[in-house]
Amino acid sequence: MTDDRSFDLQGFLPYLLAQAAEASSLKFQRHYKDRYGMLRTEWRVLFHLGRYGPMTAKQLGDRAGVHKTKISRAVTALGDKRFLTRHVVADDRRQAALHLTKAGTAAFEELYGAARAFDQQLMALFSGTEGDALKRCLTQLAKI
Amino acid sequence: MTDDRSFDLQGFLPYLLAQAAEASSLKFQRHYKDRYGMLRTEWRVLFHLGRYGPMTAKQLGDRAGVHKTKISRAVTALGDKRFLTRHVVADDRRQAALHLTKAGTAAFEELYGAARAFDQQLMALFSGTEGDALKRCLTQLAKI
DNA sequence: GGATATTAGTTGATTTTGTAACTAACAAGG
DNA sequence: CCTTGTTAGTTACAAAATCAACTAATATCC
Repeated sequence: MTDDRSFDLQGFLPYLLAQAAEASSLKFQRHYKDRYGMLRTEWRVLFHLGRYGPMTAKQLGDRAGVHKTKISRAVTALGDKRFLTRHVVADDRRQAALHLTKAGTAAFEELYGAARAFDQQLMALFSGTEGDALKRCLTQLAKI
Repeated sequence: MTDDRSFDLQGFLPYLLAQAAEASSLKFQRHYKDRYGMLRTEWRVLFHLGRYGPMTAKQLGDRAGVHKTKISRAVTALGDKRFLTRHVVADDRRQAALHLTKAGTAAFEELYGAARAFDQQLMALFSGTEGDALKRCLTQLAKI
């Protein structure tokens, strides 16, 4: 290993990832936080239910890769906002299927559109091939 | 705007960034957290002081883009670990220059090496041009 | 020089996250 | 059945991040 000091935080991949993630997250927050008072996990839960339909908290957590306590709190918060209802599963009363309400679906529709638009806005910074490569790299890094 | 539902969280850039950032951060934590009991901001402060030499908390915060309360707490923690000392600036007693101690420098040296190695390990996932492009994209996104 | 405004840094209160322990319901083996 | 083990989900407590208010020192303007 060389002894020089040319290596810098600006070149350290985890740092760059954290900076880019924080910047984009802060910017997109305005849609779900300012407008609906949601936290990030709430937005993710809403997204999954809107995009894939009703499912239990367990299925949500598995699919989204989010811990069950976070899911539980997000579900409670979304319930308080009247964005979803719980329907206990008939043959296993531990589980409850989560259904978006009308209001929840409306919020999802708006945020889904905002997300697509924001993604396009970000991707416009890059050429098509560059942007595709970026997403592939990030997907790979997420699995590390 | 089209009405289809093909767009997915896995394709949403802020989500991908968050996942990749969290994964890499969790993996690198082991160096500064498990070994030295440091938090991420402490590691960043240590890095800046080791890499660029003594400076005040204000300069640190400006350079690292970190809020002063986070800097203040990280500096206190690093002081408790005897990794740095404060030297009040003679002609402005509000400010204090932060100097790494011998132990602080040693920790920096080790973590600096670990960071370089970890960066190389991550970058080995990609081709040279791909990795370079990735870092350029991330740098751009950090400024959004 | 003295009132007012700024700046560096700290502290405290509130919110959010992470971790572990817990309850309730079901499953399996005897 | 009935003990033991698992699973879904919640709750309680600790660690950490965020934001506002504060102190002390300096700068500015009249």
